[in-house]
Amino acid sequence: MPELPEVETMVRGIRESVEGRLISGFQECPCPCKPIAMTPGIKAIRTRVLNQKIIAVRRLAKRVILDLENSDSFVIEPRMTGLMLLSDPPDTGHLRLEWLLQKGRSKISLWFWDRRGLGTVRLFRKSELETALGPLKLGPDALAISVKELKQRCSETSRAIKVALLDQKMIAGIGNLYASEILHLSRIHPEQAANRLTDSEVQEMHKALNRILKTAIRYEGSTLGDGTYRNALNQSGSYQNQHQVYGREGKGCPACKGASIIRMVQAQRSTFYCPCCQVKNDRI
DNA sequence: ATTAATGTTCAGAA
DNA sequence: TTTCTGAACATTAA
Repeated sequence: MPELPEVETMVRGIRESVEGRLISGFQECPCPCKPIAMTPGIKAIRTRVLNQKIIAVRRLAKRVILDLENSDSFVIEPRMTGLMLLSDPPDTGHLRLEWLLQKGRSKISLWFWDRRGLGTVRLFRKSELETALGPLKLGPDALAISVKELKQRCSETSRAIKVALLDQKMIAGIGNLYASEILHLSRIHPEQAANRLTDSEVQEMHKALNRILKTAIRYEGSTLGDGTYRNALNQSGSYQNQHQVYGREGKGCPACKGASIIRMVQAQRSTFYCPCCQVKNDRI
């Protein structure tokens, strides 16, 4: 589930506790599920990271990155249901990995918990990071992209703008939930071809994505009905209470009051929008 | 029993 | 070449 705001919340939640600590252990947790994808294997990772200090915890798009003193980096992709936790997992049956972290006599654990198990944990050398996270894999981070760059990238594809926003090579960090919310605030129809957006529409979209992602971070992300998403201390986010369209099919649009929210499918994912607020432009 | 779920990636067709 | 569709990955809950 996690998109940029949820991953940013994870990073902020673990950073203070984790930075500056030595990795004194790294292990798979007993769990009845299939193991999650990990490269290289557990043994190879362990020999490379044991007694290494974590010097930085950061986010790139929807990934959590742990930088180690030896220039290796863990790159954690929570995908649909992965969480980074410092305590109290939602349940013990889906704990996947544990890092034992030490500083002097103080020992803490950091866990990767993942219900569906689609998440991945990889360890890269510095020289491999560019291949894994460089511009061929990821576009500019959604919170760092300029209007100019966004305009340029939109002009290069004829796909529907909702689909383009989900393309991590075009812009990185936006997922299915926030794409719908961003387009609603920008008053742009999700099926509008990206290269047919007017300059002022792209400008609006840029403003909207900054506003929505930053506000969602302030609210510590969205915890939807199934309650899967939790912060590092196993607490719910609260941005779900601010959603205007996502998951609100048939309910009234909070912006125009008149119309009810429509659900449609694009690229096999649900899109929610207001047929009154979000109309395609007349640009030829 | 069926379907959909905050993600990514691949194969194959248009 | 670009775009679209379907399926796969693994698990749960409505």
